[in-house]
This record gives sequence, C-alpha cells and structure tokens, in this order.
Amino acid sequence: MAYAEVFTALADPTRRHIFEALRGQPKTVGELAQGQPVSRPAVSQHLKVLESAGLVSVEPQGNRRLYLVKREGLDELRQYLESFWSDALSAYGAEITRRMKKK
Amino acid sequence: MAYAEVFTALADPTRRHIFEALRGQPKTVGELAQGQPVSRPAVSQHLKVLESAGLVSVEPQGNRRLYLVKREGLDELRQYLESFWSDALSAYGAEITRRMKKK
DNA sequence: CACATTAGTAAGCCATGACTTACAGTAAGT
DNA sequence: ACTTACTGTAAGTCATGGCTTACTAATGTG
Repeated sequence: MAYAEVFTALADPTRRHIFEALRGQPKTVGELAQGQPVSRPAVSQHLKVLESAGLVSVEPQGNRRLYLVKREGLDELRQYLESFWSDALSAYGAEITRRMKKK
Repeated sequence: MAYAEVFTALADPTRRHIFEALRGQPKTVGELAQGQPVSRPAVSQHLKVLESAGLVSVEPQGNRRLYLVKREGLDELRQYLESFWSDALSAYGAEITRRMKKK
C-alpha cells in the first residue's frame, strides 16, 4: 500500500514541482527553494514527505544535502495503475456484452 | 496537466476505495455508500470529484445513477509516470558517470 | 576561534477539504 | 395523486496540512 503515500505526496503542486525539479540532476535544498515561490523551510518539509514516500533520497555532502530522485520510487504506483487498467478493461468488456444481451 | 487532478482525486483514501469498488462492475451511489464508512452524500461528493477528474462516468438509469470506471481516465497519469521514469533513469546514469569521473 | 552558510525542527496561523444533517428534485410503485 | 426510493446540493463544523517566522545544529571559512 505504498502507492497511497505516493499519491498524497504528489497530490500537492509545490511538492510535484520540487520533485520535477529533481529531474535530470540532483539539487541541494537551497537550489530547490530558489526555484519555488515558497520559503526554504517549506521546501525542507516537502522533501521530508517525498523522502518518506520513497520518491527521493538524500546524500549529505558536508554542509549541504543533495537530494535526488529515487528511481524505484514510482514502481509500485505504476504497478497499481497497470493492474487497474487491465481490470477496467475487462469491466468494460463485460459491460459491453451486458448491454448487447439487453437488446 | 490533467494528471494533477487525478493525483488529488486519488490522494484521498475514501475516494480511492470508491474508485476501487468500481473495479469489475458499475455501481449505484447507494451500493457504493453501503461499502463505505461514510454517509451517502459524502460518497456523492467524492464521485463528483472523481468524475471531474475523468476517472469515472455516470449513466442515469431511471431513478438511479450508475457509476463506472472511465477506462482512459488513468492514461495521462500513466504517461506522466513513464516520462518521469525514463528521465530519472537518464539522471541516474548521469550521476553514475559523474561520480566515476570524480574519483 | 569567531562568523557565515546550509539545513532541519518547533510553534503557530489559516485555508482547504472531508464530513455531517437538512433540504430539494425526480422517477417508480400503489 | 400520494408516498417511497434514490440522488444531488446547501450550509455549517472540524481536522488536516501547507505556510511562515524563529530557533537550533552542524559544517565551512576568514
């Protein structure tokens, strides 16, 4: 049920922006905060949520902390969507046949 | 940017339960409410959110309204995750090479 | 050894949103 | 027609969570 945490983590726009800002290259908290309309502590709090959701990981480098996207973080969510999609598909098929029988 | 709405729609546990209860077969509001720990109006409100997110659709049948999963509702979100995954992958590769050069 | 940089935590504020009950509307049954 | 069943909407309550400022801690620098 880890996908639940991922949903709540990525539901917030600011958090999504931060997450997306981490695409391509790792960044420090300060760098991330610079690109956002919110204060640095706010970014810190968001990163905490993202980290506990397994979406990012930290790498302390002396004074600062380098945040980077955790590659496997979205796997479970993807899996969830996959299963749902096939389920929905079969349900759709069942609905079609159901209606055809009706007429 | 429709995936944003999908994220917020599925971030709520109750709403996820409702959505998942629609797997396999369409249901009326009353049926859905019966399986949930919240009141019927609450379910109605959740269905409104799910519908505007493109995740479910309605089919009025006389007195009641039959809700069903909209098959294409998750497509955009899936696409978003795909793109992100490949991006994260390349970022990961870049990070690896970056570190190898360092040493 | 100060002083500055970088970042996490605490406390408090405030808006959002998830819930409730009460009400309104429409279709079905008698 | 009258009543029952099913649903959506309105209004109001309350908790959650996202934000800010202030503080603490740790590393880097002169």
